[in-house]
Amino acid sequence: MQDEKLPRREREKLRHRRQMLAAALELFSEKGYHNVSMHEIAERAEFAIGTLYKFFKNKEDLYKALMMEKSEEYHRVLMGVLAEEDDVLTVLEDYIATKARLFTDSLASLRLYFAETRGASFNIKAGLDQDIRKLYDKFVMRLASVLEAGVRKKVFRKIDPYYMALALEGLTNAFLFCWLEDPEQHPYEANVPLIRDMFLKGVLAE
Amino acid sequence: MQDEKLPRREREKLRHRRQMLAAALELFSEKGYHNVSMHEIAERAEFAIGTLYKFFKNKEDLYKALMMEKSEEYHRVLMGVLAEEDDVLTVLEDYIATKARLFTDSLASLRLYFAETRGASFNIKAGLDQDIRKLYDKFVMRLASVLEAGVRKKVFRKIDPYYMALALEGLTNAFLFCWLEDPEQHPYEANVPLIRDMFLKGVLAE
Amino acid sequence: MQDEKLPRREREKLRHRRQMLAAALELFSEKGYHNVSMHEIAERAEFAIGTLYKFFKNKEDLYKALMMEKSEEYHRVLMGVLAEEDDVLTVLEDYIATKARLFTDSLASLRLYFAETRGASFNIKAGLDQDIRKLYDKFVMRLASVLEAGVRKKVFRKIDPYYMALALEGLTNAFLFCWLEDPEQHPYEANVPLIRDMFLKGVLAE
Amino acid sequence: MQDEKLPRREREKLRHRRQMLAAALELFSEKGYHNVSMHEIAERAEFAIGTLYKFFKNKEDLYKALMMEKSEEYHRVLMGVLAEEDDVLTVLEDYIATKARLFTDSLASLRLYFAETRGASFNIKAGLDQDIRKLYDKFVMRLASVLEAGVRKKVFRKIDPYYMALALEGLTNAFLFCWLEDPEQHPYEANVPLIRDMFLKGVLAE
DNA sequence: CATGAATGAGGGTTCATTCAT
DNA sequence: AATGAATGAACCCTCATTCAT
Repeated sequence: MQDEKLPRREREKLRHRRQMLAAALELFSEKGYHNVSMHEIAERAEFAIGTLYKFFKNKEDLYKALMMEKSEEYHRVLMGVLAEEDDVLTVLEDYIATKARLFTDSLASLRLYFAETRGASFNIKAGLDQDIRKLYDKFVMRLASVLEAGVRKKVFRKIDPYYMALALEGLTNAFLFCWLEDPEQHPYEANVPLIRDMFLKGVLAE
Repeated sequence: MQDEKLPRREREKLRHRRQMLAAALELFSEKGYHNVSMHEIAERAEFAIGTLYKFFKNKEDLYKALMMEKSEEYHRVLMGVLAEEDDVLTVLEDYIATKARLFTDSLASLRLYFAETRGASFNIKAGLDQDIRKLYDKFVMRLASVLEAGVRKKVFRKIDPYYMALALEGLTNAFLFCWLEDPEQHPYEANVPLIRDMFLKGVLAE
Repeated sequence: MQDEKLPRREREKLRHRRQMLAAALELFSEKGYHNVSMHEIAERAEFAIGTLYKFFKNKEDLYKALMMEKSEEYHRVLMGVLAEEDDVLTVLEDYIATKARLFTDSLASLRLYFAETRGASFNIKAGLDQDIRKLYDKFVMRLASVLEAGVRKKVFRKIDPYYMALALEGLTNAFLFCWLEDPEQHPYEANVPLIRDMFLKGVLAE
Repeated sequence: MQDEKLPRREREKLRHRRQMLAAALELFSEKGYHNVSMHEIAERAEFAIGTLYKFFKNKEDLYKALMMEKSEEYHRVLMGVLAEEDDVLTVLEDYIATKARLFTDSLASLRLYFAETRGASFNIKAGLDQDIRKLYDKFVMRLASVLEAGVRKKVFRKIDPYYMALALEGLTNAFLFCWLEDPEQHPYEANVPLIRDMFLKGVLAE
């Protein structure tokens, strides 16, 4: 991620790579993986088609690189939030809010990810789905362990922490998708307290 | 839906249509819309390619027909559950359980739907997304009105019923997806009480 | 051509055949041979596709039947004009005028004929071109023999009558096509005397 | 038209384009637009099908390019003849003879043009017919103005020059088509004086 | 290294024709 | 005799990928 201290050539290469990935993300998220051609990507990135193939060995490879990059960032940020030393409830509130920011920032890649992997549109032949899943699972486990701490401290009832994490994910995602579809009518931020309450009353120890 | 009493010719036509849709669903959900060719569908359905085109004017039309058919059924069944005259809590429990059955039955089409519309892989030009969304919105509104009744009867706390419905959807979907990925380790049915409790404790009046 | 005295069944068949040919002519001349499907013809003629194939063994056969029918009529009428016993100049004038009427009546088939045989759009595999050509050659020979009589009577200069006929054909056709393209601005009938004069006296000043 | 001094790459491109157009002309004029596939053209031109599509965006586009190229040449040559400063009669004789040479050279494209536009076989959707017609009309007007000069100089009788041009076109075309069909028996060149005389003096005995 | 012309497999779609009813 | 559902060869075109310059 850091490219300081690299020889100029290497730095340039990295910049070109990023330009290509950016062009690809734009186009993929506008029109979907299958409706974007490598030529289009090359053109948008202002490189020749051959150059694109110097950086990514084929279209799928380019797609995977794109997704991995975004996933890793997503993962890094949320893991950071969960790593904080505050008390559980604060961490949770932080998490719910941070997720909103990430959603906004990476709307394009999220849509793309859902389109291409959740369903069946493009059976990533190998690797990607696995890799991203692993990252996501790791994250859910982390979330679960945060919640488990809450259980141990009797802040929460004795519920399987994994399912608590699952519930929290489901709850926030539902509100986020709703918000995406009509940001005016269903603001996310205004609903953060509601989300938190619904979740907490559900899992909180009496 | 019943085709009793139709002339034999018409009945045959309907049967053929269903065979084609079934073949298409199988293939689409296995490999994704863009990775299935009309020839493949025709072959799997054991018809000539031309026959396929007699029934559906093009590939997108076939896809839309498929999604509409499934959506309508999904909608019909869940609306039926919500229409029952039992008390709110019973209805909700029924709903959570019925959704599991529907998920199992129409796993393929669900994956397909998520793949092709939730994301950007295939910008359904018009109509389908709208039509299916409308159906879904109708359903969520119905669910909300059931919950609203609960609020009026003071069974639930005073929360916007639409957001309660949203929460319930998010909660159940999260568990369902989890179950889909590993049915052994994360059985859905065994968790129905947990789901219900998490939801209820979250929204129940004290 | 006459179908009087035929059993009713036969008469009906002929009528059906004519309906099909009429539908075909309409469509062919509107859109061209290759842009009309057998289904379209069947539909316009209000018969099932299978019935069409009972009457014409394939698309080309239908086309040939159509062209032969029209050619024969064209031939019969013009031969009739040339057979009259009037003096040469009267016959010629009659011929020039009759051609105009025929053009109007059978505009559709003429366009079609020109489209499909004069050029290369559709190499009639065998037969048609030959048959129609023979008919046309016969007609030109007849025209030539009428003109030859004029030469013998010293009405015309001693020019090869075949080339005179050719010249007359070229002259009239040029005016007819011009008229077809813009009937208002280039009326044919008003120009008949001019055509006759140009043919007879050329354009040179004395 | 000259491609001297272009970078080598550009020159190659032009050569390839010409090879494709040549292959297309050969095939179209042999078998007609609708009976030639893009694959066939590519094969005859010894390029891959994809390359063909790099040069012409679709089959119709290829056809139009072909026709425009030929029309423009035809137009340029004949306009050149009419631009000469000789006296009218010399120009006319030159014109009649030049037309023969052009006919021979571009027999294939002429047949094709007649096949596809004069008739109805292929309704060029827009543009081509217009463009070529305009070129041809321009040419007839030029011919008419040459003839008009003859009228003013009292070389010709007072006849509408446009109709004189039309007559000349009709006359020469008739002899050219006749010649095309049987070059041995109906040589064109040997008949040039006859054509000129018929045009000039008509057929009437004095 | 960058380029972009060339490749050709493969996809969506049409339509002449057949044949069981 | 009439029907029209079914067939499948063949068409136009796209696009991921290669490679000579």
